[in-house]
Amino acid sequence: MEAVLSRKEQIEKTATALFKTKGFSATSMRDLANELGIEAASIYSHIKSKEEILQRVCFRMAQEFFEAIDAAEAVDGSATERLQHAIAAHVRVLTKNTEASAVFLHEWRHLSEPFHGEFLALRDKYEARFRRIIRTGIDSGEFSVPDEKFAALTILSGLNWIHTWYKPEGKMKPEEIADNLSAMLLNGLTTDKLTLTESDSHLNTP
Amino acid sequence: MEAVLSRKEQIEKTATALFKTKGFSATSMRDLANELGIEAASIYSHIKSKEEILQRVCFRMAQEFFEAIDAAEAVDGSATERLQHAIAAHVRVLTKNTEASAVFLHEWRHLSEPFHGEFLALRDKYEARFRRIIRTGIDSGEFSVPDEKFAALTILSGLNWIHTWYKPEGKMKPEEIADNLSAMLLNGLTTDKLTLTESDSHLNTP
DNA sequence: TAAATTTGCTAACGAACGTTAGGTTGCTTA
DNA sequence: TAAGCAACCTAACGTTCGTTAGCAAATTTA
Repeated sequence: MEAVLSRKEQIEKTATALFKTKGFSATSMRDLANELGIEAASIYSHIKSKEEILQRVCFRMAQEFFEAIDAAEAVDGSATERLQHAIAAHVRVLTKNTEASAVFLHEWRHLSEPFHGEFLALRDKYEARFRRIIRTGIDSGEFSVPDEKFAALTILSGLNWIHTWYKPEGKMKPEEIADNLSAMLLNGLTTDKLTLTESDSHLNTP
Repeated sequence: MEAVLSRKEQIEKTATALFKTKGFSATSMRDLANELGIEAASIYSHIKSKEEILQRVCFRMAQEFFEAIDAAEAVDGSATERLQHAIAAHVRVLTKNTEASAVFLHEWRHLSEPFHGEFLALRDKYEARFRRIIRTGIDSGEFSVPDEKFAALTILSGLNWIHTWYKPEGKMKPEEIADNLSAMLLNGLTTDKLTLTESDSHLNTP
């Protein structure tokens, strides 16, 4: 666990921050160099091209999201529980890498082929993983929803907005955000309502 | 209702499509000219600058969203009903202008001052309108939600993802999308659950 | 028919772009 | 101590960028 970043990692980190705020195309190598306190040409001692930075960020984040959902799906339990785990895992990755997440979510279209295509394929696979959990929940009667793809996209969109307002120093911690999101989203899905008041809850057992 | 677009409107429409797919910065005036079948310099007979196009799109869409929520809020009824109207109105604007909406949602950061600041102020105002409806619902006991700002942002994020997958020729019509979204989102908000099965529903009356 | 407006052209501007070539410095390893 | 490497420099490359100037043709308006 080296807290010391290599120069290449520093470049990647600084570039990620710039890509988030200005966008990939609007960020010049001279902007990046200026932020690092060196000349633009010097950056090429460490990287092959501007796009390489974007590629590394996009595919590293993709990997992180996949590892997170792998762990969530490994849990056995109801579809509800697995979805809660998937949501929590997704939120954890997002909040731990706010800037890289923003780049991952918005700047991938500046990837050239074949990276652009590969990225989209990964994205589809990830969405399918969420959709499958929802499908399971529909089949088991846990969820009642008109369209599973629609549900998956709405859930993911709710999650993917977090990076625009989340601040590590803010009052809401990642786990809290995940719980609140799960509550908001799942109670819109579950047939068996979890938010009944205590005076009503006994009515739910039979 | 002139179906014939002025040259300026044609330019704006073509530019909007390009801004959506390639992004504002990655779209050159020569790209735009090429799409229109003219020379880049010729565009300047109709517009003052590249950014002017972005400004017009962003602020026109802002106006459309405000007019939509004005109408939704004018309806008297429960907070639930007003929120449903607001959602439906938002979806209607989004689906009627998919490309302009995408630009509105993602490219505004390329506005220069003072437009950038003005735009953000409008955006905050719009969010506050949603938040106020939710606040009313919390006060009336219709909604039960941990944080009203959090709820508003999650709802809006669910709505604002539509432009990425909505196709006018697709099977889901705008009103249907709005209904599904309302169902998904509101059932996560309402204390009084609407999706109880018929065999259970009588249990809820006392 | 004359004037005004719309629409487009060619040529070119200075600035900014991503990137390469070639060289220097200083630290680390054999 | 010599070799190797990491890090950065200056200078410059060819290209693309948004935009302006000045002019010409066509269409619309008076």
